[in-house]
Amino acid sequence: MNALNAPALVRTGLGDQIRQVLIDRITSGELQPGERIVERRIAAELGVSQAPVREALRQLEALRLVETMPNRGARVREFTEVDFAEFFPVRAGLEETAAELAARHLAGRVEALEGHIERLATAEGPDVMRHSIAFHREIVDAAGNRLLREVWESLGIEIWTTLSVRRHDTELCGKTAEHIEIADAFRRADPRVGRMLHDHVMKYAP
Amino acid sequence: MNALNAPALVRTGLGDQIRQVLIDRITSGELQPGERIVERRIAAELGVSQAPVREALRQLEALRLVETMPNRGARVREFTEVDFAEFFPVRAGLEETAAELAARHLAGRVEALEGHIERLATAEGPDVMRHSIAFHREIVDAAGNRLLREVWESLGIEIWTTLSVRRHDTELCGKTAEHIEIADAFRRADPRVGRMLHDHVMKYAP
DNA sequence: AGCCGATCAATGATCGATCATAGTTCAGTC
DNA sequence: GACTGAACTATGATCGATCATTGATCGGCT
Repeated sequence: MNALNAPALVRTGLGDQIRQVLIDRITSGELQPGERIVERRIAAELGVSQAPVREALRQLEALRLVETMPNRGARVREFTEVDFAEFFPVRAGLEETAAELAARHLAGRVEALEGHIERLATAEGPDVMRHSIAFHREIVDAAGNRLLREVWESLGIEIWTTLSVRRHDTELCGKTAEHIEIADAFRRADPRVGRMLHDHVMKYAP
Repeated sequence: MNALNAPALVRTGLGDQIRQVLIDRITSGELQPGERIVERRIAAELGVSQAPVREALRQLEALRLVETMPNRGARVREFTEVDFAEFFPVRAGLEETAAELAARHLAGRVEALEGHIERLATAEGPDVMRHSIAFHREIVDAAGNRLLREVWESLGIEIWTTLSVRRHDTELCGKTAEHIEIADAFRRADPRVGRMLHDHVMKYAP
């Protein structure tokens, strides 16, 4: 049982908390690209031991926010144009696959997608990206392929999109029309929806 | 400088070695699906401490060979038909993307691919799969997208293909014709090569 | 100067021990 | 008997300390 307003508390381990601290520091620029991340220094600073910091670093490595060399530690990754250029084709390809798999689930059932579009229309600031990604995540979920979902999430969509938008001052607002088009394509089971979504994602690319 | 035959020795950490031990035990069936993997037990058995075992387990989790619950440890994953059914569409989608990106690199330069086809033709036993995967990896590499390559590798292609083939007694030998077709399509820059590769991969699906 | 080899400091990798949580057992109560 | 909750156990999570590798520093040699 649970109190109705119980915050469904996520008793998260230290590693996860430290990961979030480091993500914040990297995305905020407090940790500069190329800067070393010394396990013991972070541990001392946060009042924890080396172990959970190591664990957090492994997660950051999986997100490609840091790079590590064996026996030589981790440093904040230098985000190059190549990194951003590589990100979008992979994301686009995964979402194309997702769209194809999701097609039969979404045919005639695009309410959820339209809900995201509506919320996106009235959103401002960082919420724009959040809702936009929620729209795409809805499609990936609808594909009903958990592996695909995991792989897609493992790209670190939010973070890398944020980094890309910040770096390139990408326009984020003008894409509502395309979202509507895509939702429509799903509704009428248009076989081109996969390619449409692919091309849509690629428009965010630098 | 390097002695010519220096084995470019990979002084690998304990974690990586332990990972390999556990992979072997899982693929060989010594560790049965559902079986718990107790960190301290493995550590004692191998004469190491808990830390590198934990690290190995995290890697196995990324390969989806074990599943872990917070504070409750890891157990060998139950490989369901759903797992195998989900694997191939994702792999196929990634390789379709790879083929599209690789097209301009490979147009007229398919010697490497043909080399793999030749070696595959004379291979036997487990080498068949190894060479077949090398053919596909060559394409993924030719895409020139490191992220795509990492994501593709992160699927655990070798392991999951092995598991699938073993489970379903999939025929592996008869695909040489398709490999030749695909190499030809690359040579003449056929725009359908992406879809061809996609469909080819899906033929391995159960 | 430029090239070695020894020494040293920094720090990742690993260890052994402890803390905290989840599941189990079992006595007590109704 | 079924439920409750307090021990108890197993074990993941975390800790503090040590081992081992790396890159830097320095002196001697040519």
